[in-house]
Amino acid sequence: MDEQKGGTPGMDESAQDAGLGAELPGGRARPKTGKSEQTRALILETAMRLFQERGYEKTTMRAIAAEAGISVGNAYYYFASKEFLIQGFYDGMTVEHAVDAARRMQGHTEFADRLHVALSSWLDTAAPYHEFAAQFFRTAADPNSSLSPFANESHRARATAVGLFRDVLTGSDVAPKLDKELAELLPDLLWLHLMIIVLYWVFDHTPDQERTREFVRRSTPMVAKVVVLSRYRVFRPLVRDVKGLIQDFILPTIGRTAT
Amino acid sequence: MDEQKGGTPGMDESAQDAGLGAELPGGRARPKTGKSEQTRALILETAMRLFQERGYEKTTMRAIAAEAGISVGNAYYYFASKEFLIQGFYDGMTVEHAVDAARRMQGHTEFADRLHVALSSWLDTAAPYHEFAAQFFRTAADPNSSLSPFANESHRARATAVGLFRDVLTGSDVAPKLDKELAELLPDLLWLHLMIIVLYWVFDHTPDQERTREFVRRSTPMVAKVVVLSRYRVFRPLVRDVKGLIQDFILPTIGRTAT
DNA sequence: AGCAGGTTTTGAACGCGTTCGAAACCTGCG
DNA sequence: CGCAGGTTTCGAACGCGTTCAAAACCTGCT
Repeated sequence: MDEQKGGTPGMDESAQDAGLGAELPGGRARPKTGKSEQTRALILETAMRLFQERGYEKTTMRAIAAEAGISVGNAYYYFASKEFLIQGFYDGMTVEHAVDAARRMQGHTEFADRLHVALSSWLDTAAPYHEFAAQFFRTAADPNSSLSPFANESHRARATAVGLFRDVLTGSDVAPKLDKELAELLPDLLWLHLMIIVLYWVFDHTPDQERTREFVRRSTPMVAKVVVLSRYRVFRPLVRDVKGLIQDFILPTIGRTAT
Repeated sequence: MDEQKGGTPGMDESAQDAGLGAELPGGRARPKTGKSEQTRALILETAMRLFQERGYEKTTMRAIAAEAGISVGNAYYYFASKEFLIQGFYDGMTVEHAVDAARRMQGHTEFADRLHVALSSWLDTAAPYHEFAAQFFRTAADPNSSLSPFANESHRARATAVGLFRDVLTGSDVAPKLDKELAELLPDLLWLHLMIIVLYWVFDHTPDQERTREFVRRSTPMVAKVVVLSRYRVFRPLVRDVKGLIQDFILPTIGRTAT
């Protein structure tokens, strides 16, 4: 609400550095990479460990601080709130997913296959966190929270995920046959599709989320079918309408990078 | 988590009485309708008023109690948590919506019209609560919360809303032309459609939620078109697949009353 | 060494949701 | 009336997220 004090970190981790390793190229001018980053990482790791051990609610900020051997205030110096800890986690998981999916898609060229692999990969990556991830997606529906995968303009995780789905498409056999504009929309749509699956997943209490896996197995071919069918003449008007709707109403609300 | 103490109310308001007026038919044997119900109502009204005045977060339980002239402990005797206050509110709003929509649909027979009226009616009914309603739908995505419109088996509000959409369909011109099974599915699907619109609405910050209204205006005809198209032979296989998917995976997770 | 500027760390304190044991209030029964 | 059993009300106390003013810790500069 109020203005930030000085140059507190923890708020603006979006623009800072794009890559993963935080090596400043030329200089040891400011010893930026030193203690500060270390503490930050320590807090995040400790928090994640405790979240997995006891769940989100049960893990208190005091416990995190104690376990990490620092003070509560210090944790708040790096993370504006408890929720921001999850943000850090989620960013990491998304990258993990993108890497794993890319690896597993190698060799597959059929669209349905690639899509299925990408989604399964997400389920596998997220599985260890199933219980406490629910907590994350709870706040996803909050427009005031900067955690929302929708609202926040520069959500790094979303960009990564959409990029992955672009890859799913471009590496597949249907790519060249599709209407160009539609091809541009699809990655975002597939990401939305993933969001729906995630919603389903969150509510899924079967062991190993078997139900969601079955859901993916059965829904993926249909999605593929729809994509393929969309090329036929009969559907043109409908496809055009839907495309317009999405372009005008959905995409603008989730921050796009370019047109 | 733990077991409830004695016969605390506030938890089981689902089964108790189906109707609205809580008149016990024959008897003043137990003076059930007396002080207790009054206090409960007083708390709810006070809470709603304050929520609208200052928003959900800013309204403290202490403030509600003070304003209602009771103690905090007493408020918790009737409502298991702050969230449960919203539940009470939401149930009421849903009924209000159903009544308003039914009234406004009179005379309209075209499916698209009726659907549009029903959705617009929701937007009008919910408009006064736009800001703090967001808080409600935030917790809707929480599988552990009994507020969730999805998970909770016997959510009164959902039953009401689905009933309304059944009405939208049966009172329309397309009703007799539809495949019977599909006709049984549709009310639930339309309800899901509303949930998506609500999600959109929650994020909509334009004045009077004009953007969502426009979204509804443009998306409704498409939905109608899809419904009508679903009768054509070409789509049969796809429709059948989708129907199976929904029947097997979606509906079971949201508590249906009957098959 | 000593000082000025910033960054990092601390821990006590605040506000709020929630709990709980005890009081107050019924109401019917002996 | 007096008492037992239940319901309703109370408010102090607990735990947790979060804030904040002050301390500690860096540097680099003179």
